[in-house]
Amino acid sequence: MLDIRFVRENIDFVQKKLAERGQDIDLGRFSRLDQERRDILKEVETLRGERNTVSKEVGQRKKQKEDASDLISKMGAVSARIKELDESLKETEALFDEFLMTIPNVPHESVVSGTDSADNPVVREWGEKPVFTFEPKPHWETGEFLKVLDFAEGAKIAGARFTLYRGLGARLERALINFMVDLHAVEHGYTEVLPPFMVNSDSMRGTGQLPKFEEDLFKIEGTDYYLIPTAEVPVTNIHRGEILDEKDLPVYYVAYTPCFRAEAGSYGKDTRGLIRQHQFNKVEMVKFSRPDTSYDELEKLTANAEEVLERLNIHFRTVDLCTGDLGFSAAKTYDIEVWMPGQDAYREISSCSNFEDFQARRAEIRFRREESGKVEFVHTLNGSGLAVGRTVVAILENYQQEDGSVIIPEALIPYMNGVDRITPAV
RNA sequence: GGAGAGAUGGCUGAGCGGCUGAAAGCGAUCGCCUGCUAAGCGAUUGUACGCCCAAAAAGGUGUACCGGGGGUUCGAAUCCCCCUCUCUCCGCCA
Repeated sequence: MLDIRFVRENIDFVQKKLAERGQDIDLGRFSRLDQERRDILKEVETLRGERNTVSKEVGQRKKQKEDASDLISKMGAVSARIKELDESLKETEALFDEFLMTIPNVPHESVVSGTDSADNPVVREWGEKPVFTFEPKPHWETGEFLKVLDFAEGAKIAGARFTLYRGLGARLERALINFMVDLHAVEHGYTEVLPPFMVNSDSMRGTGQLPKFEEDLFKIEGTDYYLIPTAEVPVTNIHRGEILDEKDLPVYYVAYTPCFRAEAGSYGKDTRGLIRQHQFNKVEMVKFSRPDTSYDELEKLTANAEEVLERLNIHFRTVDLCTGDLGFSAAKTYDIEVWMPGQDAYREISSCSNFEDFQARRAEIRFRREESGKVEFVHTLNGSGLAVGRTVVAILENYQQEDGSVIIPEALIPYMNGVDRITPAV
């Protein structure tokens, strides 16, 4: 959610910034509703003030055993009017809030203007594409060949976009989770948390999934519970409604969770393999930062995510999302795209964003300045570190051998109980 | 799932129709005192929004907020209804 006062005072600037995102949002509606709301507020508050004063006098008179019936009947009318105004205020505010909730964040000034992913500048590349003496296969072929991924069974058990991992495939997934969480928790100073995998609608609102993106979520029928689409939701909401101490900032969390996504509107896209699933595992990093350091924190966060691939020795590049490709709540995002030789393409494996105070304002996450005692919104950040299923894909494709076996990256061998290669099951 | 008890400021905890944005204590901050520490003394100590003033900060003023929502009343932290959460006991259960 944007700052109402900021939008009010910089309406042309905001309109222009949103246009760069490719969003055609009528901020005239904002101004009209804002004005209407303030007009009602002014009137109702004046009346309330009057009622408070007179009611006090009623109390005084009663105490003196004097008659107050003239005041009481007068205030009856005032109260009725207040009730009327309250109702229209509620309506206007509901419209206003609903509208505000649909306005995306303003991109940071460093974000380049562009229409889609083709315009994202590459800011870094690491490593090199592996050279194969044979035609590298996509992971759905190596995975099935090695009997570590079973798409048919996944479909039978649940449906399309679900996969059954078997044997060393299941172990590889689990090894990656532990490897990633350990790296961030032990070496990068993040506090490990294991949150609920379902959250209530207040939490979904706090991080911006609701009200706009309900169709992307799985909801538990007959309850207020939603399956989380990312650990960002439960973890960012840890501090919802809180005022943190400045000395505790920045706060770092790392969490492993499964993620559940309805993938509405992506039918026909990435139907093969593990790339786009209804359920996948992810290790997520979340930060709460002071506003003045949040962009440094974003750089560090992105570096922490990149380090996972560096340790696994897999080629990737990092792109800076342009205005047209930026997510709803983000002010700036780096995507890490890993090289997938079997698909001859780079695929997103991590997305690291600074939301500035956009989520903090919705979720009311603030901190108190030590110096002045003033309360301000924190900046929230998060990034995948990494998407686990896609990392399995990257290993299966980058480390495949001509005989169809797959070598386990050095750094993972301890997590695989010493297994250094997946060979075809006999 | 059943029965009961609760939810008040950073924390503990009073209040149970008007004098309560809220006692008291703790904590915190500032000042005094002090060889140092401790103790002591004094002051300050919520958030949001509107309006006034203003370049801004500060300030002034109004309104709202005592788990959430609704109701009764001239007036609600206080009375009534619904919901959520916490605790205790019983049942069930990995």
